[in-house]
Amino acid sequence: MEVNQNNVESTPSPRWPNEISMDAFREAWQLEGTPVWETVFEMHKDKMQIKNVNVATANLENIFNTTFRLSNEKGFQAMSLRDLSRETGISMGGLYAYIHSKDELASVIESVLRHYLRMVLGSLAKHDLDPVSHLKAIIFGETYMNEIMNPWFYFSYMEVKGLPRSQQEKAMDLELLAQSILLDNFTAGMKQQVFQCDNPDMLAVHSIGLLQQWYLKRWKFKRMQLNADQFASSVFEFVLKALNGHHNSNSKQPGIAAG
Amino acid sequence: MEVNQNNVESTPSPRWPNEISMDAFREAWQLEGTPVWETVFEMHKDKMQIKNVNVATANLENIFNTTFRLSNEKGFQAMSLRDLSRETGISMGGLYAYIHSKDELASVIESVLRHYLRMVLGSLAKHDLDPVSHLKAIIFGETYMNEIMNPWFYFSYMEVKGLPRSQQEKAMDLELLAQSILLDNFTAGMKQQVFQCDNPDMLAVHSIGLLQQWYLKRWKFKRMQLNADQFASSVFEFVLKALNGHHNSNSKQPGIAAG
DNA sequence: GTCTATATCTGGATAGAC
DNA sequence: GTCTATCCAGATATAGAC
Repeated sequence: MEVNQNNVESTPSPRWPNEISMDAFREAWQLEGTPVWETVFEMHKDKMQIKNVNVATANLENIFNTTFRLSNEKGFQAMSLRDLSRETGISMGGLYAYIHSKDELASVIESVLRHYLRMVLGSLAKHDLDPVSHLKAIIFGETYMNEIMNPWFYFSYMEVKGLPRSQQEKAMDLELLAQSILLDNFTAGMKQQVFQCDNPDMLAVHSIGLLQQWYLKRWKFKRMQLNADQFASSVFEFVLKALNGHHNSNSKQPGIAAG
Repeated sequence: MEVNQNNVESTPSPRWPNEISMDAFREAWQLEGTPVWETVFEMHKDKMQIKNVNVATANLENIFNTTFRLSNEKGFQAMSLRDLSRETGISMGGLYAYIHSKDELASVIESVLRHYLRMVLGSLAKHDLDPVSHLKAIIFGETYMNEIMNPWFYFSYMEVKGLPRSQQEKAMDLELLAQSILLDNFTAGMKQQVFQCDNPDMLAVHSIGLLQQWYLKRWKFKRMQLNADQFASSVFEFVLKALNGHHNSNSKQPGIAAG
């Protein structure tokens, strides 16, 4: 078993977002592989019986990835711990050395994803770039993250309603945070007269909806043979058009009270 | 109990889409209330023990609406038939006079929704209107349907992966049908030089993603106090801008192989 | 047509051997 | 740290009274 002793909280490399590419993003954030399982261990070792890092990370990887596979296929509730035991090759008793309960397993997945998402969103919010470049960095960055942590996002989206209300609210808050980062970009661009938009609030809502498609509609994009860069490009184009277009007077837009 | 003896397959009133409004749409399609429960009965009476229409429709309404409430709150798998029995006030034995099994209940919901969706989509595909008006009719029509049958769509979206593969494929086919209706509108408009678009396939994909938001992000739109018309308007504006905008040469769009 | 009572089984969870 | 064996609550589904 190979052991990676990277820091759990790796600091982003300066290569991103100056160079916008999946490889640079991967390297900057380390959102997959050993560092992730070490983070999971760090965040939840107090609730685990296992104390050895190396043993734990290997099994956590197995347990989490199998949970993603089974529950993203047929649903978390429909996945029994006996299924999980069989597919991981870890006995029922063994599983309970890593998780306190089935529900807690879902909770941990959500909270680890939130941890990483806050980290990346916090960075994407910073803007020493012109509005257009910043917008591009946000859209490509979120798409790359959605691609790399695809099973996490899909799981979170589909299973969040099974969690306690407090966690549901945290998930909604994070979506609103992502939305506000886009909104701030739009309004900054409007102030600088780079962007024009009648309803930036609504555009931010739509943009989030579009970005989430990348992990929700895997089957469709696979058929289309569309990769993450192509997807992000088309979202970027789409949103940019909404920000450059002049006011279209032959159809009226009702007033919208944004939150 | 009031009994509505409307035909199960009500023909659309001529008032829509010439007059685009929720009320006209509601009246044209009858996607709620007694006609719907009569349709459910018609479509599945051979699998039910109950033969009396009036008794059946009242209980079906109760069972289905309660199923929506419980499973859209915590998930269909997490909802037990004991929950359903308690909340409907119908005993366990009583429930089984209406459904053959729990899984079948989900199947019926999906198949009834597909029935109505095929019906409405088939009508929206017809176009004796100019491209812009036709686009507006499609976007508003789908939003109205998503609004009226909101619990059905939400259930279908979240629970489809728990169904047999054959039903999953039917759901995907219907999404692709909705997508192709938009694509046909785009290409017709491009032919008539009303629309301009580099990548109409991708725009159709994005448009579907946007429209689905209306039933997926209820919590957000409620906070924003946004109604269906306002939502549809903003989607319409957004898509129109993508169709009118000139080619943006300072950012390149990778080639996309569309299915 | 609806109910109560019950059969049957599966699921989550734990105790204790190794 | 992992496994086997087991407990038991709760799930689907059915039989048969009314």
